[in-house]
Amino acid sequence: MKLNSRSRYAVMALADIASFNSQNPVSLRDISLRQNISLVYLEQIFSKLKKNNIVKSIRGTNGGYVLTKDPEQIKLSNIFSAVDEKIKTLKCKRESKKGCNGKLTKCITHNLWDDLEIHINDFFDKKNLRDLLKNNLETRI
Amino acid sequence: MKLNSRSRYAVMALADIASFNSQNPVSLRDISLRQNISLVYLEQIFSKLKKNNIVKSIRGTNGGYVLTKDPEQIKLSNIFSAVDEKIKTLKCKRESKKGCNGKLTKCITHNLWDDLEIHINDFFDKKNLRDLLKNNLETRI
DNA sequence: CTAATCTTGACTATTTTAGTCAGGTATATA
DNA sequence: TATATACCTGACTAAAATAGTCAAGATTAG
Repeated sequence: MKLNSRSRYAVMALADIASFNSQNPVSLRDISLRQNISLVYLEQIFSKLKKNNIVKSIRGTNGGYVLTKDPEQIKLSNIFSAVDEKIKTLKCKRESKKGCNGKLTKCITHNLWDDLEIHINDFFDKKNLRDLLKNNLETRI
Repeated sequence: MKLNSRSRYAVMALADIASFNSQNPVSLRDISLRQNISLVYLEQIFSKLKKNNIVKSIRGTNGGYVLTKDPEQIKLSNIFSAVDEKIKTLKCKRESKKGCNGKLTKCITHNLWDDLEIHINDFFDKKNLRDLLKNNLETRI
């Protein structure tokens, strides 16, 4: 059970932008250097973040990305769903009240995974970008 | 972010055994049929469960596996660590107070992942095999 | 004009996952 | 004691996911 790097990088990069708290666009190149993430990989990730309206882009020299909203309005769950991180604990579908594993009933652990999923999603729904910055002021690069 | 099938199967299989609440060993063949899990895969999984002292085996005809403890003493976290499911949200090490991503400081999201990890581990530490059975009596196969 | 920057899509190496396969060993019971 | 039932082990593999790279553009500030 682990988060993929796309999600981690997305959060790191957005937190990086947010930490400047300015209207000026932040370039991926700068983020790449500061956070030690491959530039080309960042480009891929930001294309998704843009499609999902979490950032907007400014092209050309001195261009870069800016957040579309205040940091406290950007929930981690938004970020994750934007970069395709799926919080899925089940193979069987949640909606299907029965019928896991080709049987007619729910699999024995169905409710457990459901519980966990709700748990985790709650957690990420409550955390926003601003929370991250608050907690990391001292250790910030 | 998802659980692997080894973990799910391990929990399902152990819950299956626990549900009989008897001293008689339960054979993998039976579990395989009831839970619809490949027999050979179960063997692989149970070898790990045995090494970690969660089940013991009885060989020969009418053999099988029995739990080494009461279902309420078998926590899900025990099962997961036995089958190598790692609840890891970080690439960087928790112990290293600093030094993620080749930098001298912790990465900006370090504390967040730490939090989440603790969250999830808590959840699995509180749930035991008996809890599963309680919740699933009605939907049991 | 040109350098900095975003944009897009295809490609790829590596790792993980979810198993299978083949060949054992042990033991209850007929 | 033969045999069927079960556990036991290690190597193997196909498919998917992961974590990127590569190549070729399109925009725009200065």
